[in-house]
Amino acid sequence: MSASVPDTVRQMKTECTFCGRHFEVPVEYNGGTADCTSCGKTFVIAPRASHLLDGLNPEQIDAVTAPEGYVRVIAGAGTGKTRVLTRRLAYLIEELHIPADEILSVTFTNKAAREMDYRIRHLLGDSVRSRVSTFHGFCNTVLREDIHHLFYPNSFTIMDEEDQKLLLREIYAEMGLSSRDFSYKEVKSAISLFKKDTGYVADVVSPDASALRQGLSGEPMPRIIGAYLWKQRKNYFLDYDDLINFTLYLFATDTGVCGKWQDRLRYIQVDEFQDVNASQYELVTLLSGKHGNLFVVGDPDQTIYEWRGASVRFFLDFPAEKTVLLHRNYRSTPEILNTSNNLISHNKWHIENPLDALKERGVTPVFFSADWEHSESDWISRRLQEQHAKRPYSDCAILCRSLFLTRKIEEALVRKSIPYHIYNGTDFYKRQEIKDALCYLRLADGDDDLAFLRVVNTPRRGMGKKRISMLKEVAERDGVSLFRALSSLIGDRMFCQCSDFVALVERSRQQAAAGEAVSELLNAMLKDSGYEAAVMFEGDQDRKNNLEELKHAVYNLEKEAGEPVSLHDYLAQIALYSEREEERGRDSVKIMTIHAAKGLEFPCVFVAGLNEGTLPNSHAIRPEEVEQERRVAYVAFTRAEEELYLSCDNPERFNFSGDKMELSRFVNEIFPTINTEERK
DNA sequence: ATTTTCGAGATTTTT
DNA sequence: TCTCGAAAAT
Repeated sequence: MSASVPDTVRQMKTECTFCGRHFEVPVEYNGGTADCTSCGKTFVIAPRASHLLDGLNPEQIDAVTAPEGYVRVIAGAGTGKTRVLTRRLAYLIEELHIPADEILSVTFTNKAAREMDYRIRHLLGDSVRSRVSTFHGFCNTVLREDIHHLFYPNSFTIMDEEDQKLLLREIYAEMGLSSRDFSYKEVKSAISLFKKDTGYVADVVSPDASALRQGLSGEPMPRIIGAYLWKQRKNYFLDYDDLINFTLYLFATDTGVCGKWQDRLRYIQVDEFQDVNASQYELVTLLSGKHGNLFVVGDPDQTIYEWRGASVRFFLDFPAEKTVLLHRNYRSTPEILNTSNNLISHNKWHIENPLDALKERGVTPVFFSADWEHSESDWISRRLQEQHAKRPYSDCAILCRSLFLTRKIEEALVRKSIPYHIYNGTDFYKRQEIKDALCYLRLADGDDDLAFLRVVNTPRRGMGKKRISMLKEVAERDGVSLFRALSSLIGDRMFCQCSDFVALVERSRQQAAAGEAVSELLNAMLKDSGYEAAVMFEGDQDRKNNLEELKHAVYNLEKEAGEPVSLHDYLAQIALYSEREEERGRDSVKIMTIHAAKGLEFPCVFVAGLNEGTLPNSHAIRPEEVEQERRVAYVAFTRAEEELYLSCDNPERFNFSGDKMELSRFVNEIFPTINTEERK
């Protein structure tokens, strides 16, 4: 492909060393000389921003300084991908003088976004405000500003999975169905499929939304979907799929809004591009449609999210004007890389990009197979104790294909009293008590039926199924929210237990409107509702701590912001913001799934459960699925810096579905490159 | 209205 | 084997 890249002359700032006058000169002059137009003397252009390219290898520099346009960086594991992204961002800001807020960096996780933000501040100083965001976070920003163009309020509510379930449960009740007829999982995937294939957004945002009710009738499943959409629409709920779909629809139908964002974001860079799905791809191409600056980084061999709609083809078919290959691996020893390269080369579908090891020789990966007498988890814990002699436990990680596999390992570690921490993804804002607390706040912010349903009977206020359904009827009849309905019925003896609750919410709403601090509000609501007392009574220390932590988090946020944060803004942010989990467990072994370990690295890595049916997973045995499983294993192996330990459960055993847990084919594929440990 | 019991079903997970 | 959700029992 010979697409000619417009070779814009890039300018950099410099100043005359004699008279101090400021200039812009072409970047190529960096370190050379120039004649001052003011005093006429020849001065040396101080090499600027050389630190931006410090310690980078030629390919990395090539990527960082790549010209504008469509650039693709194929970066193998451990080749400094994140580094390139950060430096590129710094390069754009420092060298090309692009205002930081005209560059959008997209990541997949909040964690990665925070990491990126931290790094760029470290490089350029705290004052730099660059836009680093997840796909969903960015869409949220867009919609909070512009969704009113679709006749939706900017104060829409984001539903998480639990909210979705509540909604479905409600629909089941109305339609007289039970989860036996249709499992939630089934319905959820039907809904997301429906949302993927149709222009449903147009129906949802049309002023009367009548199409929703008429168009979907007859068969139960379409009716469920229709009811779901209708409920969403009625309450202005968006789920995570909607966030991106609405943004796409908005951009497609309103050229003004689309143009505004295109103008605003002159440069876009995307990390982990091998994991984008169709809508995400559409979003970034649309956004970069005007300025045409799209810089994507990824590794086809680390595509492990195909099951949720990702496709590498967007990365492979990327219309790149320039492609840079990174293959110098800084992370792992040659032995570990040898094993990893060996494994991945068994994929038919694979781009030749073997990693070059830069590290010194180390130790050969060790493999252990459990039997009836010697369990896998015992072997791992023995090896861990051995490791502890030379490094802290926190340098070790145990990676599993599935979360439930961690339980057995956990038991063994407890027995040997090895400190550990399981990263199970249930982050702070997903915990029950946190969600309950936030629902109280949501209720103070405005009528929110989901929040209402969640907290109206926690703590118990005698609101069971029957009274709730009565309430729903009244609400439906009068066309008001559940809370309104309840407050109008408060004289009724049946609902008298709730009078305090209603009073509390009313009072809180007034306080919120009067600009009361969120922390005060939260404190008061938790106390007066009796929620805190209920948690205390149940005596679960963890939950108490979590509540305290939430209060602290709110308080800190207010202190940091320096100005009062409105309840509304706070809630709008919170749904997409999940707090750090890192500080936990200082000197403890990290246990996590392979998927969760992506993007991380550890000196010493244990990969457990190398059995057929586990890795590769029994749900993924079609040839192309096995290739993905192989990539999962590849990701696991390449997390290791110095030592890699592989193990499998007793291959003679049978799992719960009656299959023999034979040795994983992946072990056979890498046999020449590993040492097998004898059982003793 | 809440607690107990029984049976089906069973990755990976971000937002 | 374990966990979750809905029917049955209190």
